[in-house]
Order: sequence, then C-alpha cells, then structure tokens
Amino acid sequence: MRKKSNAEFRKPEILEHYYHTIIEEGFEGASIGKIAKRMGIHPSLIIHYFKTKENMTVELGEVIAQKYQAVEQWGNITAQRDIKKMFFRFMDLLFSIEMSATIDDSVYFTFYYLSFRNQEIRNNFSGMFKHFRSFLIENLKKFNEAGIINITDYKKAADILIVLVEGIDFHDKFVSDDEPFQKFAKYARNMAFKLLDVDKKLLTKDKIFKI
Amino acid sequence: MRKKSNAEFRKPEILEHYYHTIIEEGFEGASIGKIAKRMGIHPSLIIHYFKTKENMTVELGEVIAQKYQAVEQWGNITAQRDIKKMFFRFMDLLFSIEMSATIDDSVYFTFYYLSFRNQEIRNNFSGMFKHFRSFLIENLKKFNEAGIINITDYKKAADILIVLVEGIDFHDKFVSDDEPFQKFAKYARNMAFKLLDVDKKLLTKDKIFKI
Amino acid sequence: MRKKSNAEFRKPEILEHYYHTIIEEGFEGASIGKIAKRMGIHPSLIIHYFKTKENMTVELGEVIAQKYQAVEQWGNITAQRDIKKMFFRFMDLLFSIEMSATIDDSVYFTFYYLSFRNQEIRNNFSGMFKHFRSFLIENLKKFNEAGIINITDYKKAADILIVLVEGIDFHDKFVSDDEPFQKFAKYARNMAFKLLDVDKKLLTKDKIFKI
Amino acid sequence: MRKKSNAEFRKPEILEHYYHTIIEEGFEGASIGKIAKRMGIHPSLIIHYFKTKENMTVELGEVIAQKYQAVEQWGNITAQRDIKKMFFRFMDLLFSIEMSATIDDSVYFTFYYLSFRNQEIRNNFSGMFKHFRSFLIENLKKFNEAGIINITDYKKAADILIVLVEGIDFHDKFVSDDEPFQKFAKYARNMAFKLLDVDKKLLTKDKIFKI
DNA sequence: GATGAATGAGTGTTCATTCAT
DNA sequence: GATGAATGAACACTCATTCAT
Repeated sequence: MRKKSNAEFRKPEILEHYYHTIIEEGFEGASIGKIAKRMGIHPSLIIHYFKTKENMTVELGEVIAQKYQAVEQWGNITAQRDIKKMFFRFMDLLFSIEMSATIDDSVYFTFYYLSFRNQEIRNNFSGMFKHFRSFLIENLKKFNEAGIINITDYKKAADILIVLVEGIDFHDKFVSDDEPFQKFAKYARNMAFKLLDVDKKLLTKDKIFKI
Repeated sequence: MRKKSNAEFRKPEILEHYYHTIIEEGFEGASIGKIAKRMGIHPSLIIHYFKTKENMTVELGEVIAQKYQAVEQWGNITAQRDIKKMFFRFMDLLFSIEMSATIDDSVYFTFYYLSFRNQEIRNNFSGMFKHFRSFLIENLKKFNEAGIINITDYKKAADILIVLVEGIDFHDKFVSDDEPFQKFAKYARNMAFKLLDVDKKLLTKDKIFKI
Repeated sequence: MRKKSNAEFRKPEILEHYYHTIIEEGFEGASIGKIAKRMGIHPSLIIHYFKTKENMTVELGEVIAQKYQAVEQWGNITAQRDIKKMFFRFMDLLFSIEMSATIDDSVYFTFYYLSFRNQEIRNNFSGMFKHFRSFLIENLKKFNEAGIINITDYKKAADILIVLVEGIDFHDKFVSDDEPFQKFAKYARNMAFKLLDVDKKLLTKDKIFKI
Repeated sequence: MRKKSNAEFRKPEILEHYYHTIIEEGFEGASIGKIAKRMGIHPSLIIHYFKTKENMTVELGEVIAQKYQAVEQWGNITAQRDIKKMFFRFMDLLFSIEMSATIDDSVYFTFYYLSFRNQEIRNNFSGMFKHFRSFLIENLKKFNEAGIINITDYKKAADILIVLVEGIDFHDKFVSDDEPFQKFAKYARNMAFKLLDVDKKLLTKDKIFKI
C-alpha cells in the first residue's frame, strides 16, 4: 500500500539524508555510497533520481535556500494588528536563534563555500537573500510610515540588517568567547535599533543601544 | 652548506602552490597530485614534507590566519600623530578593499567551511579574530579617551566592527546588486560611525550615517 | 485494430537508431540508454522488444547482412539483354562506390570485429558472403559461356572477386594516399578483368589491366 | 635481485597481458580490472604506467603495428643471392600463414575496428601499411629490373599485393568453406603472379595462375 | 505497449599514502 | 632530498536488466 515510492517522495527523502550525511561526514565525506548505505538503498538509485551528484547538490542548495525564506513564524507576526508590538516581535524573531537554527551551520557554510565554484548555487543563495531583502523592505516601509523607525533608504537598511543577522552566526562561530548565542544576538538587535533610529520613547531599558 | 632547498624554503613554497591550486581548482580539486604537477615535483615529496594532507591544510590555515593579522599598513596609521586623522584613516582602512583582498575570498570561505570539521583550523581562525579584536580594542580605547568616539563596552564595539567588516564581503558576494564593493563598504563604515557615536563635529558630509 | 505500433514496426525502427548510434558513438558507446534517448523512449522498452542487447546486436547484424545481398540495382543489370554490355555494367557496379556505401564502413567493420566473438554474427556474415558468391558464380557462368571471360574454376573466381571488392574499402581506409576511392576501385576492376581473362577484343583503353 | 621492475619492463608486460585478455575476453571485456587480476597486481598500477586506458590501447596498437613490419624472416630472403629463388621465396612468405599468424586475428580486427574511432590508431596502422608498401616497392623494383616480373607502376602493384595478402585472412574468416588457409593463400599468390606478369618460363606447374 | 523504480555488477580513474631506492 | 613503484580504498557513474504497474 505504501510501496509506491516515486520521485516525488524519494527525492526529498534522499536530499534529507544527503543533508544529514553532510552534517556527520562533511561535504567531501558525503559520498553517494554513504548516503545510499544510510538509506539502505543502492547507490545507483540515487543517480537514477538525480542523474549527477552535482544536480543533487544544487537541488539541496535550493531546498536550503527555500527554507530560509519560508520561516513560517513570520506569518503570525505580520498578522499582528498593533504595529508597535509587531515591530518588536519582528526584530526579536530576526535576531533569534530560530532564524539561525533552521539550517545546520556547517551545511550552511558548506553552501556558501560551494557558491564560489558553482554558479547555480550562488544564484540560489543570491536569490534567497534578495527575496528576503524584499520582505524586509516591505516591512520596514510599514514601520517607517508608522513613525516607529526613521529611515530614508529602505534597501540599504535591509542590507545592513541582513549583514547584522548573518554576522551573529559568524560571531558565534569565530569570535565569541563561548558566551551564549542569544547574548550577542540581542546586542546586535539593539545595534539595529540604533541604526534604524527607532523612536526613543518606545525603547525599554533592555533595548537601549548604547555600546 | 650544500643544497639549501630544505624544509624551511620548500614548505612555504608548497603552501603557496596549494593556495593557488585551491583558487583554481577548488578545495576538493586541490589534490596533492595537482599541486605537485604545478610545481614540477613528485607528489611523494609533498608528503615527505607534511606527512599528511591534513597537516598541510592546517598549516595553510595558519599562514592565512597570520596574514590577516599582519596587515602592514596598520603600522603607518597607528604611528600617525594627529589622533583625529588617525581615527579616520583607521576606519577607512578597516572598511577598505585592501582588508578584504589580502586573501582570496574563495580560499577564505574554504577555511571557514573547514573550521566546522577541523578543530585546529577553527582554533587558528578563532585565535586570529581574537587577536584582531585585541588590536581593535586597544585602538578604540585611544579614540574613546580622545573624545572622538563615545563608547563604554570596548569588546562589544570591537565585535560589532568585526561583524560589519566581514559583512562587507558577505554582502558583496551574495546580496549586492553588482554595485561596487566600495559603495557598500563606505556605507558600512558610516554605520560604524553611528554605532561608535563619533563626535558629530568631526563628520563631513560624506561620513553622515543616516540610513 | 487499436494502436498499430507493434513489434513489427518498432523493432526495425529501433535497429535503425541502433545503427546510427553506432556510427555516432561507436559500438561501445551505443548503449541502450543512448539509443532510447535518441528515440525519445524508455530504455526498458528496447529490452521489452529484444530481451537482451546481444539479441538486438545479432538482429542488426542480420539486417546489415541482408542489405549487402539486396543490392537492388543488380536486378536491372542482369535483366540487360546484350550480354557484353551486361558484363561491363556488372563489373562496374561490383567495383563501384555504391556497393561500399550501402552500409557505413565503421559499422561494417564493427560487425566483422564482432564476428570473432559471436558465432551467430559470424554465421550471418559468412552466409551473406556465400550467398553473394553463389550470385557471382551464377553470373560468371553466363559470361564464361558467352566467351566474354575465360575461366574454369567459378568458385575460386568468385572468391577472388570478393577479396578484391572488399579490398577496395580496406585500401581506401588504410593504404590510400588520399586518392579518390574510385581511382583504386577502377584499378582493382581492371585487375579483375585480367584475372578473369576477359576477351581482349572487348577492352577499350581505360579497361586495360596492365599494372 | 630482479625485484627492480621498472617502467621499461612493466609496460611491455602489461601490454602483453592486455593483448591476451583481448583474445580471451574481447575488447570490451578487456577491462583494466581483469588485466590486473590476470597479472596479480592492482588495477591502479596499470593506470600508474599508462595514465589512461586509451593511452594503453594506442600503445598496444603501436606494438602490433610494429610487429607487422618487423617480420624477421625477410632479412634472410632479401639476402638471397639468386634473385629468381629470392623472388619465389619472397612471394611464398608474403602469402604464408606466418605473415598472418604474427598477430592474433581477433586482435588485428579489433584494431582495424578501433581505427575508425581513434585517429592515433588509424595513423599507426596507416603508417605501418605505407612502410610495408615501401618495402614491397623496393623489392618489386629489383625483380622487375631482373626481368622476373613485368610491371610499370610499382606503387599500384604494391597496393594490389597488400590487398591480396590481407584478403587471405578475410577470405579465411568469412568466405572459405573451411578449406585450409594455405590453399586459398597459394591461389592468391598465383593470382599475384599473373598480375605481376611473371616470366612464364619460370613458372612450374603449381604456380600456374589460371583460374 | 510502455514506464519508472530498483538492482548489482562493473567501469576507469583519483587519491593519499607507504616503501624501497 | 627526491623519485618511482605499488597499494588499496574510494569515487561518481554507466550499463543491462528485472519487476511491478
């Protein structure tokens, strides 16, 4: 009854295993053979579905890029009626561990790294960031018009937010003295408040952006 | 006294070729065989000097990490007597293309990526950033005491500077709409001015940090 | 009564594509997968019709062997009433490029080559040559009885004709200094005239067989 | 003492095994793995010496082509003082089984076949035939000047001899009714006598060239 | 009749590494 | 110090074929 495993089910299943094999064995270690063994299938079946390993890698890149965009929580937030509350929840989510944790860091960096040698992967990631930027711009506009923030160049603002958000992961990995992720995340968020010129009346003490 | 092509000279030479092979062939493509062919020597000789490829990779990581620290230009700048001039030249260099161009981006990202699977490499890079942070702190202190900037938490300030500086490369690679590197770099620099609370009297028009 | 694309039509179609795939990709390169792709069908379908690839190869060998025999032009020639004219047209056709061009040389040699490892293919080709020899004998007899040629051993004569005819292709491929195919063909034809002891009165200048 | 197996010894050894593997398994069946197993060595060692299988195949082609040229017996014959005796021994050797048996037929045909897809192999074989033709021309000249044969176009004569000689193998493989190789070989030789216009006084009964 | 899933053997080749010289 | 021989594991991928649908 459920033996009817076709491409629609199999391909995501394989990508899932590919993803986890990368986590456990690294990108170079994630051979088709190992993925197949992990799944209990024959290596050539993977080729059957993806033709080449590169295809499979690109497709995994797509999935990862899509996951980044599809942070489901955004839905609830942007549905919030009180725009001030909405702003702060928006920023909290932006600088939250949830944002970072959707994709395993090592895989994430793997694909950044692969971007340098694979145009398709680069395009996927670039597209993902541009899409995300559009989403940010759209919302920044609302906040600006409501007088919560005070900016003129939406695009630049969105860009700097992306840099800060990505920077948290980076900091956590390479610079941090083992302090909890959230600590620097919150700090970065406050820096964002400052750069966006958030209405000072709205800021409680824990949101102060003095370095 | 006889031949002087010993390890001391050979190892850096090999690492140099390893580095360029990575640029041209990617990390996976940079096999010992290819490096050897590039040098016109026998692959075994590379093993002879480094024992294993992993060793060689780690050593290349060290060299790269050291290069990042040893930005020679800093010397001239910190020797500057007029502290205000010094500050702006300091910031200009920090957000300059020279900072980014010392090491090829693709190799840089390769080692970030390798950090996830190799503790030694991670330590090297982590150490490099900490060292760099110390350097920043030291200088920020001077600027703060001279009343040029106005901060309280030096470490945090240094961290955010690192994030912003690293973010330029990242932005250039993935987010930028093909605008020149310098444009966003300058913008990021201005954001830094804002976060550091630079004395407004010192800012000319092109240094204004309004988004 | 429904679809009429059944084996009778499909098999020759597949063989046709197999033939052309061999020309383009070589025998080793002519995989079932490639043939199927060429036809826009599924590889399994080819297996469905031929059971195994070897079967298919043997069947292609049959088709090729048959084509060699079925040189339609012979019909017109042997219908010729003037036996002298008939002889010369017969010989002209025998040593013509049309004889060689019916089957692509590379495929032809492929099957010679396959003959060594496949009894069935060898039998097909052997049968084809024997059949062709019978045809030659039959006609040589007529020419001999009409006094045009002067031989006693028909079989040997037929054999030597086959050797000469096949030799033209061989010469063209390996020995010729890029001179046109027809030049050596004509030369070989004249040698045949000599061996068959053609009545000298019948020979015009361009048919003289002196080396 | 004899462990010192280097390329000079190893490569011919491998080619020898390649040759025999082709005989036993056919060209497609002669994989590097099988050759290695036959030799009791590791497959990658074969790659070590030849880099690619194609190289190895081309080199085998060279060896085969050279063997054809280097028929040692010629030496003794052309040293013969009595030119008439020499002529007949020359022709006997030309149409002898020794000429055909130096290289296994199936391998020989394999390389004919490969010539169609590999320029280098084609060149080797073409060169071999041209070299052989030169050798024939050189000798035909002597025989002609001695009045034994009577020809004007040496090159054409040499070409037709090659075609006849190659034709024996061909006939034996595909046309012959299992009659011994020598029988048709002798017959072909006699045809050659006829084409070369051998001085009739020299011909004994078994050399008569009437078909 | 036709397709896709799945298999399993096999391909040439790459690679890091060891050892003897 | 430097080379070549040799290894053995691993790799992505091809291929013909079988089976269920």
